[in-house]
Amino acid sequence: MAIIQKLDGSFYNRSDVLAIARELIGKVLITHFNGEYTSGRIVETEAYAGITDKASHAWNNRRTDRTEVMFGAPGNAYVYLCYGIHHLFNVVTNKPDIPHAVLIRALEPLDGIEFMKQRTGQVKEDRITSGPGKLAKAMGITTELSGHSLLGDKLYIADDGFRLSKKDIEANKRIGVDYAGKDALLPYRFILKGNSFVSR
DNA sequence: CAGTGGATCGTCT
DNA sequence: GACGATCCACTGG
Repeated sequence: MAIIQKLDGSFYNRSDVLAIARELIGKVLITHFNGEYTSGRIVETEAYAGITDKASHAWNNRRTDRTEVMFGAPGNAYVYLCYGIHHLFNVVTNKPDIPHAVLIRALEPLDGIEFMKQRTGQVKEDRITSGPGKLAKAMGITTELSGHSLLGDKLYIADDGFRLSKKDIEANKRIGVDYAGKDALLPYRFILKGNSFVSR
């Protein structure tokens, strides 16, 4: 059993959202509720750089009931419903009023794989967490958890000692944000190179 | 394979 | 009233 060190507030309360998105690759996302412990290694992330990033929901300082969590404390979850079906999980970063966030796009399943299969109805292990909508479902994350702190014991991210070098990570343009004009071309998506759980 | 269309509903205009 | 930071099934080649 590896030693698990939960990421604390100082990890999330930083101004460089790209560095955070990159550093989250290789960390472990954990949910633990209803007696069900599930975890997976983060292998794909995307950074959303606040009010100047046209791809972000917070672009142009858009403050609504939904986006308000991004303007709140770092280390909170921002979860929203996409296409009426999928719950997408983000981590809020930077200090309050700076609405940075990192979307978690894919995991390599570690613990509780049977729970993940139950939640998703999916039997093929390589398909349960290989996309942002799918991993939220597998981990039991819904919009009810939007605004919930990642510093508690129910939903959090940890370092389990897994180490990688900078060349194990590849930066690409983000997925599904064509509406963002030239911001759609920014290399704000990070993947663990060669990992089979990276989305499509 | 690539391409396409349907699902499904909260959020914002 | 329109539209997604998606996913899957189904088509045709």
